[in-house]
Amino acid sequence: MTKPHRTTALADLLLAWYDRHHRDLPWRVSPPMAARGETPDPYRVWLSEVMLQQTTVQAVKSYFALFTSRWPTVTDLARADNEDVMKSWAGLGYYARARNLKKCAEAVAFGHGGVFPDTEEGLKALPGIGDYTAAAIAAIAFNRHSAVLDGNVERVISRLHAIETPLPAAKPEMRALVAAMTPQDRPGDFAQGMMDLGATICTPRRPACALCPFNAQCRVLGQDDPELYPRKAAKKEKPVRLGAAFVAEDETGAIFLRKRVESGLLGGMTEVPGSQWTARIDGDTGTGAAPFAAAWQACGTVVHVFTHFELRLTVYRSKASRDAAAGEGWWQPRETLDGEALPTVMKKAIKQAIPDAFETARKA
DNA sequence: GAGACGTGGAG
DNA sequence: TCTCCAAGTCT
Repeated sequence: MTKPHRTTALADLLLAWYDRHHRDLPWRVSPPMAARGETPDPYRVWLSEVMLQQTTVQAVKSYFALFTSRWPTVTDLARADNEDVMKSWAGLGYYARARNLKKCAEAVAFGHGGVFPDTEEGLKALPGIGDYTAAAIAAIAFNRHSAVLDGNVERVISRLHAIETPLPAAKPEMRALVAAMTPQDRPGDFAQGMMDLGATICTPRRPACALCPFNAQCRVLGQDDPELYPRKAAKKEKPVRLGAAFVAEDETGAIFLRKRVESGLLGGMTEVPGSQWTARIDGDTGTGAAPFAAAWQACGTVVHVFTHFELRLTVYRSKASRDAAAGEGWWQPRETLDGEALPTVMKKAIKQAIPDAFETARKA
């Protein structure tokens, strides 16, 4: 079937724009680099795509540098210690990504001879790789003609075609439109170009329509407020959960830590002992959940907002002797606290109890 | 389809 | 202060 002339023209406009205005990113082979003969490394493409899931470019940069420096190949990552991977991911969020990252590296290294599958279908069979990431790796790393649809592309497409169907119901329709637009030549650059366009021009707020290569074809521009697209269902209110966190310090300044269960919220990460964060507002904020008997002293509240609820932790501190602590857990020396797999909410709790906890760690 | 799953930055 | 949200995936 012959593709309509108009869609081909759109791809040409986009690629011309990308050649001129592409972002230079550490994981990217930009057009000038490709002209010099550089080719994408599937490992780096995959790693960056996973890190970028629901995460800003700015936040990803330092983590990408750390991971590629520490584990230059997928086999290096596959052989790494799980704990080291979790520690290196700490702070980036969505920790299931790190657990799946390791599993995926193992599958590629030990199940595929260290070579990534080069098809969407093969990629999607791997842990942590869904529709978007499979299509993105296939297009960017393997030059496959796949329809890459992420949040940026959804925004561009929804405005370009004035799509009234709200997300996520509109996804199949959008994917079909992207597939029809994607050129046989340079599908990877087309995908990256669409994402760059969404990130820098066709932005959620105050889009720079005057600079957009599609402004002559855009169905929304001039008819309606582009910011109203894509249409989305109204979001729900976040419930509040309450809990307690216990920061115990021994004679040497070491802090008592535990490891969370592998699945669920902050799965596999390190924590200070605490109460259950009940689904209701009346969780245990007292010392009933303290890990051991000590002179627990309330020292304020930490508020942390997760994706689907707000957590208010009453923080307690105590000076305890090592013998007092029983049960699972360990005393982490102050100077190595910063290298632990502590999620941000746990760092906040520790700082609330011991304001200079991490400064002490860095100086030591 | 809907809910779980983090965090920090921008307006 | 507060709302939105950034290259989604899994169940």
